[in-house]
This record gives sequence, structure tokens and C-alpha cells, in this order.
Amino acid sequence: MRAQDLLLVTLREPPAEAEIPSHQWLVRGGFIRRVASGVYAYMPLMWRVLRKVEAIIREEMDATGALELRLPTLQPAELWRRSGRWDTYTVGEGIMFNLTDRQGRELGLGPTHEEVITSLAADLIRSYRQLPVSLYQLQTKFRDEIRPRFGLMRSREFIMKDAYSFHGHGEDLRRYYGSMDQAYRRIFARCGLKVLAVQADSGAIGGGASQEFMAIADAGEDLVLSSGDGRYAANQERAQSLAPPSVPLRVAMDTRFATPGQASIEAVCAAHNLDPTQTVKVLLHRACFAKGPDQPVLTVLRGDQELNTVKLTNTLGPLLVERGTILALERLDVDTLQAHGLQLPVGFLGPDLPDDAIQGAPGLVGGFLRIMDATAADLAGFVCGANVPDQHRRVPGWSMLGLSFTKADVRAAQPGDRCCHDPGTVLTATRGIEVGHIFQLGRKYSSALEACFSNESGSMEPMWMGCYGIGVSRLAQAVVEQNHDRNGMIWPVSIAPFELVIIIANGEEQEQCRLAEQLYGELRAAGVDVLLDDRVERAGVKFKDGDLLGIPWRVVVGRNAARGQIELKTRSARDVLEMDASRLLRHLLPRLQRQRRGSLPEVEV
RNA sequence: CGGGGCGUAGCGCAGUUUGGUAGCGCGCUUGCUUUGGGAGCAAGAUGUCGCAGGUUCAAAUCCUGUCGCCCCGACCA
Repeated sequence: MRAQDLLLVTLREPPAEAEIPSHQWLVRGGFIRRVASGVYAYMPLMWRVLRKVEAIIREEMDATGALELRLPTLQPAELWRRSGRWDTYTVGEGIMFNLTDRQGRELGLGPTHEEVITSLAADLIRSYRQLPVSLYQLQTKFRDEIRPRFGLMRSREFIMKDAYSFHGHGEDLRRYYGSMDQAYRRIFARCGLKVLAVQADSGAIGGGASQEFMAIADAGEDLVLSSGDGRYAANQERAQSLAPPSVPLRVAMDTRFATPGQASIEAVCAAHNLDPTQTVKVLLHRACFAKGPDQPVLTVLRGDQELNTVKLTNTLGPLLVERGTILALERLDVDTLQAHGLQLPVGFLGPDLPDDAIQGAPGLVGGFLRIMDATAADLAGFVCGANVPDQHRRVPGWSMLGLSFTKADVRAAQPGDRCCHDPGTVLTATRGIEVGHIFQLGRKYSSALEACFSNESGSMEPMWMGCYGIGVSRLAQAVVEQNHDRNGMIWPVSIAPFELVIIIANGEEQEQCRLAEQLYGELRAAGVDVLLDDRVERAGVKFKDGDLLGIPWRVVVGRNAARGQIELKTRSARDVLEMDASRLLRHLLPRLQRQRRGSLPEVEV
């Protein structure tokens, strides 16, 4: 490709819309252009990168025995109602773009494809003899993100690889899940991405075991907690740890004491010489369900602990199965309570807050569902609010309150906490970008959509399913986030838009042009993905653009062209190798061959 | 959805407080010079000041409404 023909438009200044380096560089380099909030055009350079990423994914997916296909983006609501996700995805999370056609039929733009693939599998798969089957596609997905951010990192239209596998028994699902785990590690390594595999929450997809692949980056939106020994890593949404021990508090008898204006744990502790671990905190939420009334929830944690709302949500679902999926969990703080016309002594609430405290609030029916975290349950004596303004209470033990709680792990693990598998090690925090997620779905969707097969003994049973996603466009940007310097991007050879750029230092020098054209032809003939910068620009501009675009190899044909001398340089290193042009291919090709495989360990033949 | 901010040339921005001929830098066009790290000089082109109403002799500027975008929070595969 010649730079003249590339419609290369680079920007000297970062656009105002871009916050993080990868977003700035991609826009400055002319790789992407914003069309609407969270909607981007992939320009020719970006498209070359994406196609290389896709090629790597195809190779590795095919190697697991998966079959590529293409499913529709436009999907009928009826299918989503059968799995019970239409409401979750449209009304609840509101993440699915949906529309009504001219005949009044409701449709959604696919944010994911479990429903479609499962109904197809139900049609096509009849017998255990046809299993296992794994299907995948590379396709545009649509999600109406509340707040699109960071270019391709969180966009409303993006490219995703999604795969779905069907199995005759759980053991085969786990086997294939393991091989997808390995395939994913190979894909990311080949793309030059440093990832951390972590235990994850399954979220709205649901199901059993799941693992996320996090590209390590400060700009990442997820917090990963991992142990120094490499044996444990989890998304904070899901992470478990040992809370610090509490400071014992001996309470002889149930007493109230005045805490004027001390509406926070810190204030109470400071004024009465208490440790936060000697207190309990009470949080109120409203849980909204697909069916039935909203549920008031009262959660009790030890005073020094924070609530993990994902864990709380996951706890509530099974407790109230009859109300269907949880659509929202809303914190009832001072402002919200006032908006509902409730006057509660916020800051002075106790675990025994009576049910009638919230009577009269619109939409809320019945008493509290009371959830208690183990950190609170383990306390013998503790201090809590007395449900009266400016008063707290010393309680000798939980039996005093005569209440029944559902016990659950709802605390947020924190960096510095001791690990469950080895209290001698502690968790450290890393930020990550979720580039892949694999799930063992089990039979959730196959049961809902009646995707059954006849097993060896002739009886019908739902198939076991797994699903496996990679954010393709996000991955490409994550590579830039991990690989850039102050001059621009630094692409790994395996997914670079071009492997090598030839810069003609002075386009008016006949010798330079002639030698550059000759090398361009030779490199192309040798199968090298080469860009010839033949633009009528000064050398400085071409050098700057070459750095900005991050093309991994650079050949400069300049003042020594008449003597047949060129310069060879890599984007990442400073040193320049001056050599005779005739030696270029012999020097370059073996190195390129190695780099095209990405950072995979060498395989001996 | 709550809070904050911004919409002026392709990009980055000033001008708005205090109403009075539409500006700057980069980019673009032409010419000459220059030619190894985003060149110099000269001449030029480019705007429905987001949109719609209103106030006024006069609106980028004041008022009302509306649309879009960004940031923080909430939320989030």
C-alpha cells in the first residue's frame, strides 16, 4: 500500500473527546472516527488491525473444533421473553436497543446471542450422537450503554466474537471450557496483550462458573484483586477474602447512649473511643423485580466493611425466585427516603429497625428482607444505631434482638485483605480491561428454551451449554493502551496495520525513490505487509507519522541511497541499523516470521 | 437518572461578563525558497457562532425552549 492512496489523516493535537491514551492515539492516527456517542467508524488502518485480530481468533477457534457461522442482529422479542430476559434487558438494565416494526412486532438489536443460538440448537440437535457442538461468530453487537466511554472501550456498537457450545453432560462442558480457556490465552498472547485470568461474576448472563480475561491497564474500568502467589485472582465484584479481625467489645447489658449529631461510624467511634470493627452498619435498599412488588431490603455489615452490591443482588434472586429476575437495586439513602415521604433516623439505624418504619412508601410492600454479612454475625457485643435520632446502643449479642436474618457474604473484598486460601498472603489491586469472558452456562437457557436431546438411554434432557466472548474492537484498543509511548502507538507485528513502513526521506531525489520502489516490490513479493510512504512531505512529517501509526519496522531510504545503503529501525527501540539494501530481506524475514506468531512460546517441531 | 461543563472554520481554542463589521494557532489552496524529526516567506479560501423562538435599531453575546456532546456520580457485558 502506498501512503498516497491511504486517505491518511493524522491530527497534531489530541481531540477534546478523548481521555485515555489509546483513544487519543487511535483518533490522532486516523484509525477511528466518532459518528455518534459510543458509535465509531473503523477507518482503513483500524480495519486492517481488526481483520488481523479476527484472523487470529478464527485460527484458534477453528483449532478447538468450533464452527463459524453468522447469526442475525435483529431478533424477535418473543425469543427473549421465552428466556425471561426481554424485561431484564429492555426495562431493567435497558441495555438492549429495541423497536417495533410496521406490523407492530417487537424486535431487539442483539446485545448477545444465547437465545437465537439455543433455539437453533433445539431445532437441529436431536441426539447425543450430534454432541458436542461449538458454534461461533464475529459480529457487531449493540448495547445501549448508559455512558459510553473511552472510544472503543465502552461503545454502543462494537465487534464481538461470541461462541456457544452444547454438550451431553456437564463433564464434557467443563472439558471444553478448559480448552476454550487455553485458546483464549493463546489468542491474547498472539495479539501481544498482557492479560490476567480472574474469577468473575456471571451478571445478567447467569449460569455457573465464569472467568474473565483482564488486560492490565490503569485506564481499566474493573478492579481486580489478586494474591501475590498467583493462586487467586478475582474481579472485585466477586472476590472473597478474610476480613480483618474485629477488636472484641465486651457489653454487659443492652444500653442506649447519646450520640448527638454523630451520624457516621467515624463520628461515633471518635467520640466514644470505639473501633469501627466494634460497630455494625445498616443499609436499606429497594429491590425491583420483573414480577410482583418491590422488596425492601435491610442489610447489616460490620462497621468497617463496605457492601458489594453485586453480591447482594445475587443473594436476593434465589430468595425471591417467584418474582422473577431482579431489575434494579436502589439504595435508599437520605434523599431517596425523603422523596418517598419517609422520615427515618438515617445514621442512627439499627438492625432491628421495625418493618412499619417503611410502611406507606409507594411501591414497597411487606416487611424487610433482612440480610446479614458474616462479619456482623460473628460479633459478640457491638454498637449499633438505636433507631432514634442522636442515640446509639450497646448490644451484648444478636440473640438480644430476637430477629432472624438471612446470612450471606455481601461484603466487598478490599486490597490488603488476607486471602482465603492462605491467610499469610494479602490481596493487591490491579485495574483491568475486560477483553474476554467465558461461562459455563449449564442448562439455564436450554431449559427455558426447551433445547433438549435424547441421551444414550433414550430419554430427553436439556443440553449443557457454555458461552465464550471476546470484545474484538475493545481488544484492539487495549493493545494500544498497553503499547504506546509519547510519540504514538507501538503495534505488535501480529496485528499491526502494516508490518513495515518505507520512508523516502526526500521524494525529489531520484535515487531514493528508485531504491524505495525496488525494496517495496521485493518486500511485497516476500509477503511482507509493507507501507510505502511516498507522500510529498518533508522527512520530519513522515517520521512523526510513522511513529504515530506505530508500524513496528521502519526502513529509511535517505541520503545514502546512492550507495545502496538504507537504515532499518524498530518502532520500539532507539538504535538504528545501517545496512546495504541487498541485505534487508535476509535480515528482516526471520525476525518477522517469529514476531508474526505473537508472544507465544516457541513450539519445537 | 442526579451534579458539573461545553457546542464559534476540518482540528484545538479565544471572543459571551459589559449587545455594535467573525477572530487566533494548526490544517487546506497557490507561488517561491527549503529538504533527515510535524519548515520559512507571501498571497488566498473556508462559518446558518448546534437548532427554534423571543427581547432589541442591532444578538455568537441577553431571555425561553430544544437538540447534541463531554466529565463526575449512580449503573454497567
